[in-house]
Amino acid sequence: MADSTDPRITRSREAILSAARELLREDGPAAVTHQNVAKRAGVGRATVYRHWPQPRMLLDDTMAGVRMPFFRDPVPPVRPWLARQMRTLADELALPEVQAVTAALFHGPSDEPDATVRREQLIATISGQLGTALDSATRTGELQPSADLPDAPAIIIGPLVFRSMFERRPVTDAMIDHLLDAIGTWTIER
Amino acid sequence: MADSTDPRITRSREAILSAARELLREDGPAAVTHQNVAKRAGVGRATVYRHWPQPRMLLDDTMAGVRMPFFRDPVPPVRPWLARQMRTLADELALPEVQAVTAALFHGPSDEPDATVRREQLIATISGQLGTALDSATRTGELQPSADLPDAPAIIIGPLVFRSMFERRPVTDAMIDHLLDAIGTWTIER
DNA sequence: TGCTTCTGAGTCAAGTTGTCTCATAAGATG
DNA sequence: CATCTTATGAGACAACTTGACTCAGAAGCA
Repeated sequence: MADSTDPRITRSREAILSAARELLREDGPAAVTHQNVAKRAGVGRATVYRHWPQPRMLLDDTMAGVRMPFFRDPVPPVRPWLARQMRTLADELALPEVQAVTAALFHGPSDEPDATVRREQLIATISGQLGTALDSATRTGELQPSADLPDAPAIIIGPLVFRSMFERRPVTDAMIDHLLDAIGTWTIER
Repeated sequence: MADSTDPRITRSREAILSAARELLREDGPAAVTHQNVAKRAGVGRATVYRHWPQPRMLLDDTMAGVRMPFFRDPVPPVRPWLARQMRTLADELALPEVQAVTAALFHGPSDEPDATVRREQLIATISGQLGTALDSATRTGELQPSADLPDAPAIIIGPLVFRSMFERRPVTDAMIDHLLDAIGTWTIER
């Protein structure tokens, strides 16, 4: 954790995390064990234990290494920005890695508090950014909301998740446009 | 499997399945092992093996025991029927048991073909029923769709799943109404 | 009552998990 | 280039899990 510059450490950590990510993607969170990871990474089992004494930490760092899509840096005009974010989100949700982490995130209620915290943080981030953007769009008159704004994340993101994770089909641009219209009326940008 | 009337068999099977369901709900699919289930059911470990030689079968029968919400028996007028179905779905998605099965369903890509098949069947059932209902509503003029009908399941169900599984907040009736309006214009029923 | 069959307890080999030790080699330091 | 430091891989180890088996006894059936 403390920034060691020893290249041996870096090398091991990277090999291990990369192997763990492969396992997570291919066989789910349960497959991310010290033994599996060590074998796949071509590394001694003890080395994995040295860096991550608890299996949970290993899984956490593995998931943290997968970049989850947020809605970043809202920029007016809001509608095109939001459409871009939704396209990005949809594209990333198609990646097996992101799907694996998403599935792991809302695993179970008592599946360790860590996962719960991580899920809540991700949701809070997404909802926060989205809320800020939609509020600002409403204030500037760009959007006349027809739905409760707190419902907007579910209305906009829910279908993308459903399409990617359940139906396993691609999200079309037309669907994104349609979802945007579902939260209210947008005034044309000059 | 063959209908044995021996009450000992029935008693064991029920105790085992009930314990397995508890474990699935509390600690996820990985916790449904012969050992855990036997201990929780107050049953010999060998007995669990006798009835379910493979752990996978045990998990499958456990998940099959949890009634998953479908959209059953479309009845005109479609809109109120659909609203009722969505309310039921939302309520059931709030149950930890249903959440556990839902999460287990779309676990990983190569997490055994069984889970994939089960997920695809559930989706096919839901989409099929929904599609039939919306088609009929369109034909009778009750609905003028504004979205691609194949997108309707995602638009309608996605937000309910997102709200329940990610945000872990209740689905309001207002949100259901709003989602119904998102797929098109409904003519007023006499 | 006697016969059948399911059950729980127990044993066993094989594999996994977490911990520890130690010779070695890779990297840092002079 | 020589020497010290430290991460590594291999292996040993006890504790535990998994799946398969045996067997006396209890529960159900006739």
